[in-house]
Amino acid sequence: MTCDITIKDVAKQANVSVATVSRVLNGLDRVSDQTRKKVLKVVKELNYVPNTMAASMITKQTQMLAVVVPEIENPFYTSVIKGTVNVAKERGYNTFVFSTNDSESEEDTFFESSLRRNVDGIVLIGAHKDPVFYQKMNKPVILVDRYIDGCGLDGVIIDNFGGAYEATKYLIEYGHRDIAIITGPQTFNDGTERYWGYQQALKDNGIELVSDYQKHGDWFENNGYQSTKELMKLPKPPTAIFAANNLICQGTIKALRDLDLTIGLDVSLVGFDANDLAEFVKPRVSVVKRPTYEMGTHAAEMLIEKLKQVEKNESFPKKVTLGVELQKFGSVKYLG
Amino acid sequence: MTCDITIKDVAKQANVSVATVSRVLNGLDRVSDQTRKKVLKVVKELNYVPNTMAASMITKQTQMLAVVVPEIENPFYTSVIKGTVNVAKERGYNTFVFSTNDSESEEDTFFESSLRRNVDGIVLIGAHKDPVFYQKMNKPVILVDRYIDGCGLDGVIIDNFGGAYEATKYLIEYGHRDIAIITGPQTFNDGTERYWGYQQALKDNGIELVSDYQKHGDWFENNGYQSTKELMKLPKPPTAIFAANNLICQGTIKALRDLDLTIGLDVSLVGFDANDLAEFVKPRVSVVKRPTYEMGTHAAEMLIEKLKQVEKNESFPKKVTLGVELQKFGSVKYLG
DNA sequence: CCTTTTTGTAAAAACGTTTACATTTGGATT
DNA sequence: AATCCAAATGTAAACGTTTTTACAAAAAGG
Repeated sequence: MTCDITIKDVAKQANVSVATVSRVLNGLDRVSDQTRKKVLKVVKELNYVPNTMAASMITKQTQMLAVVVPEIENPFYTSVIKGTVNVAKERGYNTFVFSTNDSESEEDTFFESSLRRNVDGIVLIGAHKDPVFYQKMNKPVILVDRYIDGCGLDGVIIDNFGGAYEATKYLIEYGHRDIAIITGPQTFNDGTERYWGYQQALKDNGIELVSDYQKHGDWFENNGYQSTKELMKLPKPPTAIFAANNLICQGTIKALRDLDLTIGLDVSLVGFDANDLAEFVKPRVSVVKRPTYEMGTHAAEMLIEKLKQVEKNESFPKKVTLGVELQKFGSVKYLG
Repeated sequence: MTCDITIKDVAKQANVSVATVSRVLNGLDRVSDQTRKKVLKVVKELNYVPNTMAASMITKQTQMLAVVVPEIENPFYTSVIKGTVNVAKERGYNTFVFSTNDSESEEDTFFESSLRRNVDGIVLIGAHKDPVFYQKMNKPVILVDRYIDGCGLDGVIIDNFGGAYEATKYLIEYGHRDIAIITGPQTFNDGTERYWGYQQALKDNGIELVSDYQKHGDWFENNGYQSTKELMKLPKPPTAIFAANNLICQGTIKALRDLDLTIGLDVSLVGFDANDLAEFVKPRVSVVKRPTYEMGTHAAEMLIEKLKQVEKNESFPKKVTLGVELQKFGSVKYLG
């Protein structure tokens, strides 16, 4: 188990040329059975482990991927990472994991190091907002979750609009009119589409938008917590809240608990994306569930597929939208 | 932002030799200010990005680390990963993240690929049990959380014994005698030391061990859930439970909720390691908190420090034990 | 003004592979 | 037995760097 043994040592020991050893190991060219066995025996004896880097210099392929997420401690991203890493492993790729803290400059430093390292491709949940940034990508990239229109890249996203629309419609069907939304910044499609879905559902049912009921903050728990408290302090508080991501939903659940308000009784709640608390509290909180792991696997598969296409047949960008599922539990009160 | 520009292109464009360009970029040898500026200008103009791999072939350093964990979706491990990755990034290293599913064979395949890729060092939460496996490591390795005695490697662990002892003592001081433990396998020090701590605290206080009160399963939530239900079904159920990791604790909380038992009233509970549910429920669950992020940073720092020591001055293995903190909340009833 | 030292730069050899091309081998066909 | 062809193997040039060696030019010292 040492790595200071090179292909030359194997060649010498086996009385063949390095080319032959290489051929045996990569199995591309024909080698006689006799020499194959002889070489493999020596490889085993010496515990020879090929140096991937040296090979990469020739082949121009590193068999390395990168997956870039805003925050490695958010379970949603971890799930995407796991999906990507697993598929990559299956296909013989190793994966770098980067966490950008949703900062453009940290993402920039990542891109430089991924360039230096010649990663073959990137699964990216990007921090950059400008399509121009994405246009000048010189490597295969699959965007996940966030998609920048006009960037020219492939992407795997989910049906944010549909999920939010269904969630809101569900509240309306249960008789709610005063429906609040707590959501993140309107920077990316995740924010905008969920907000649109909410808006559209209200419009389609003839419910007027109330600006006090719309809380646009960040995507973190504290936004959910504070916004919920503010909402419930209003002269006429909403009867239902749509929490537009996992952390916000957790914040809302905590705030309602601290306000001594019972979910599904005093206030109705629907979340977006699964989370520990939503599953724990009684009644369990209804959520729009999205296929997080599958987003990761799908992206990895698309990426590796793309790598195989020798020709860069500049096809049109492919955007895959995965469906979501509204899971109904007891957190929504029927107002009749 | 292309990577097909090599040091030769820069050299040609700047009318210097490749050696000079290399010297400018690495800043080791002396270069006149004039040529330095000239070269840097061309570097910028051409958007030259050095190829790390080619450099690695010479320097024998890849500036790549690996961090290996059993399960990337467990928040404890994610926190360790984050610590390691952040320190690595600061020091100019990129980090591979591997998840082994706690399987020895998956760990083996990882080791081979890390060998092929010539990672400089490894932060490892290992799946292997046999010290012999660790003894034949040919790369700098820092073990985290789990430490195999006699493996000859450096490690960063926490005070499992002390934490478990304190937790149990705390329960005893509050008047409890019938104290159960739900813990994982006794394969590694994490399991054994926590169990010993529990045992010792009982012994030191003259409390006899009851085998029915000791649940040894795996480290997952379902073990906590099922074991709790079994415990509470006993003719004489325990008055207090020590849940020996984060997931088990979550399982216990859920089981008690489903059994309609109130924490801190019907049953007392202390957990090991923070978790969402312990922080959420009222009363909040007391836990032994461990410095997860710091375990990652500390390990990375030790590793990088080790890499700097040119001489492999085969010193004795260094085992660092980080302290834990018992955080007391309302989950333990005072029995007087 | 000549010698010695310092400074800046270039040339070339490595690093461990892959691969295009060249050569050898051996069996089949004349 | 001579010839040919395919299969098997060897040779050597790449890949993009770093680093050692060498050498010229400039600076310093007598």
